[in-house]
Amino acid sequence: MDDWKHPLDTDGPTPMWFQIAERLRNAIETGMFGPGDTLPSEAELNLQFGVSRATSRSALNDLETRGYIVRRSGRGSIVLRKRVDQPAEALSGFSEDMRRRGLRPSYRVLKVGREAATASVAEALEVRRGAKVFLSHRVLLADDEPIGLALSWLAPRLFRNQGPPTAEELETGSLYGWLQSTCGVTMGRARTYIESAAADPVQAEILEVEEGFPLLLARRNSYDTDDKPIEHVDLSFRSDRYRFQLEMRR
Amino acid sequence: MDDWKHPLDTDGPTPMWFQIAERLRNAIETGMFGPGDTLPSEAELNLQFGVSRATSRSALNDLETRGYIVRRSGRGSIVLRKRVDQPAEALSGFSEDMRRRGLRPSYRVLKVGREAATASVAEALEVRRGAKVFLSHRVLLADDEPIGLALSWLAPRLFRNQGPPTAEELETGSLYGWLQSTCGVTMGRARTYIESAAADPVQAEILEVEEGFPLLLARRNSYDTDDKPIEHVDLSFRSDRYRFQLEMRR
DNA sequence: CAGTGGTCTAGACCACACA
DNA sequence: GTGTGGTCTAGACCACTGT
Repeated sequence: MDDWKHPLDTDGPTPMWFQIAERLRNAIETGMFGPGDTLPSEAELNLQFGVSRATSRSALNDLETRGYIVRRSGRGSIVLRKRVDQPAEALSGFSEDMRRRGLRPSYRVLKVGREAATASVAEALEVRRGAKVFLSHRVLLADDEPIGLALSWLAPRLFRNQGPPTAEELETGSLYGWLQSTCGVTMGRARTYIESAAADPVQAEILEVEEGFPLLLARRNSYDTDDKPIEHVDLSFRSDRYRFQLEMRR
Repeated sequence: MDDWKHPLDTDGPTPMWFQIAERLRNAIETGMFGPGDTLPSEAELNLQFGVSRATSRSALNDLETRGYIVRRSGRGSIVLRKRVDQPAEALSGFSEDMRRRGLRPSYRVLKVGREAATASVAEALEVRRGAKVFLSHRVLLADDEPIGLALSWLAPRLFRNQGPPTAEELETGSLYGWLQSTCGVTMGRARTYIESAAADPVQAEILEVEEGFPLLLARRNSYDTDDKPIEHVDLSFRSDRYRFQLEMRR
């Protein structure tokens, strides 16, 4: 139960403040500290790990910005109730999302290839109108039942050093995972518009609902850590099978 | 144009790092630094304001967590493109939201008073089932046109020291503003579920749409900075007049 | 190479919460 | 009162970026 107290790795590249934060986060998630409990104070951490106050402060501040604790002068660092979603996961894709909900995600690829950018896609991806962009059109399935549609356009700059993802890669894995591992691109931020609309005949057939059935729409532009466009995607979900969950802070 | 360089107030209660951050944020928002520009380095800020490095770091780190800049070792603090919504504003209520969109918000109160908590409301507000909670049922208007419905339940603990808001107060101002100024309660976090559904006859009449018209629904639980429940609210919006915009980071 | 931010130390004074 | 986190100083060494 005092696992988190063992000495830090002072040789490796991992900052000490991050190691301390991870130890404490782990202790929270395994229930060693419950909601309302106070974490060890800065002074205690200094003694425990033999670090200076700035280092333990960095660790605790990190946990605060990540939403695990609140810090109150005179009281301490108080553990918050467990959240279903961490904000970091807000950017995760469909497959991560489904797995978190205990469902098995899969994809059916309807169309994949290069296409000329329309005006709105060109604006979103910051390319000239008509430039060839990578398009994929997929059905999103949870436990083999259709739950949504994804129309996704990817910036051509991502494929400088390697080809675009194949249909197999799109069917098996997460697109964001593929971009990370193959292109070295990390998601930095995204802007999403969420709307509601009635299903048109095409959507209705693919999603196996009546025409006019309410759908939940999300249009998202995502950018890498240098704020350059990665993807523009249009998602349509069956309203009886899917809802968005948001966590907001401050 | 060098307004932001004048000396800091070292006597007042405002931390120096915050003053520096506000100066820089202001300089960004007035266009003195555009997207892609680099802000003054930590060393430059040290000289400019006569502070230590930890202080200028705090200022720049604050701007990074607030989403104004990215910091890159070896390169500097780079200004990001302007965002329509700051994450801090994600928690703002309907009136702030509408004003940001250039519309004039107003409310029509349908019902207001105390009511016994249903099971789901009791769970959200962490009171016993049947406890008297404060309910308000309002139509949300933008430029005098109905845009949504709000059914809101407030925790009774908020009204220990003063009565609940009157119908006048609800019609004129923001509920969150009233809670802040009258009860001293500040919003800390909120969890929102966003769904889509077809309008039922009652909703259709109030919102002036056909029955079956797609609506955008939001169910939100909000908590104060000590993570105690404040409000549970059910919002229904006309899908042709309203959409949600989200900013996600990291 | 010089400049940048990332990390870390070892001190200091303060306001705040609680017993 | 004691202990908490909030702020601040004045140093230090490092890895990374651009020239």
